[in-house]
Amino acid sequence: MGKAARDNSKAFQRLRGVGLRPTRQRVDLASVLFKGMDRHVTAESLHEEVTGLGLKISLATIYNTLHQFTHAGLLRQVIVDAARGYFDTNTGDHQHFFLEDEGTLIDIPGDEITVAGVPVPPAGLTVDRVDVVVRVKRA
Amino acid sequence: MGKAARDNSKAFQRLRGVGLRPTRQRVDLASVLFKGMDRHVTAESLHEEVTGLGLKISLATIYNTLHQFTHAGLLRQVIVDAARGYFDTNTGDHQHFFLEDEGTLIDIPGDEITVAGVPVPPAGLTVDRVDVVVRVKRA
DNA sequence: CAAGTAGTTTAGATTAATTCTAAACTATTG
DNA sequence: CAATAGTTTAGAATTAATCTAAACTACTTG
Repeated sequence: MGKAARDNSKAFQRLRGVGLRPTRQRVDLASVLFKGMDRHVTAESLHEEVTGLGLKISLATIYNTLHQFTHAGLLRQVIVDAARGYFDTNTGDHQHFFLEDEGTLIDIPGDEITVAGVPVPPAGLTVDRVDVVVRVKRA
Repeated sequence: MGKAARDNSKAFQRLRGVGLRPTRQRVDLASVLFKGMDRHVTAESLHEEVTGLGLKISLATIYNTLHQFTHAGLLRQVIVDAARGYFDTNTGDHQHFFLEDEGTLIDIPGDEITVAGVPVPPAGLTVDRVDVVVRVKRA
């Protein structure tokens, strides 16, 4: 097994799989994002995190990469806050609690929640996605 | 009767009713916003609209007023776009179609759509609101 | 109804998130 | 291993939104 160094081969393969050139930055970001459980990040939070890990990646690249990952289907963007973009490593069918006081997201499994009665969209349009945001506050 | 001038008394009363001092700007904005059917505006779109009507209201005041109206329950803010805040004159129970290509909102009556199975929020938190956004695209 | 005052408006500066630019860099190809 | 097409980045630019503090006005009081 050699070094205790981070094993980036998974991230490398994942990038190859979606046709993204596995650059050092992208591999590092993918490693951090997809290592453990699902998570929600903002560009800023991710930048702080990787910077704290000693990785050098510019904020512009973080923004670029988050969008590229999203287009590639590796991430999903969650719109809950007018002031800040969140990205979710969970791209499956699910919804969110949004803790307005803290700016935190919590996943709600897609099979727990159901949206019924969505009307037929106006002519010429198709449903792209149905997003449910349960906004919660301190009681 | 008398002049054909805009009748602002409704707007005036509405502002009084929610405890907002009926200044010229607020009366003008309320008149424009609540005159006809329900509508969705952004600060910029509303600013352009009133400017086009020959009313002089600064953008800062538009922002202030939209928020004041929202706090007073006259408007509701809709979060669908990470880059732009929308305000809705319909404050009742309803949801939205969001036409991603055009940045347009269309109301979905609250009694047509149902969200079932919202889990109990984490301890210490209560549900403030459940928002459903049906994102639609050109077919 | 004059004048005080508390609440409002505003131009312009400021902030914050994000995107753009174009020059330097690097993974891949031939 | 050189060519090149795609990538990264610092820093400037953009955009929505907020802040500031000075000018203004609706409402109250004497």
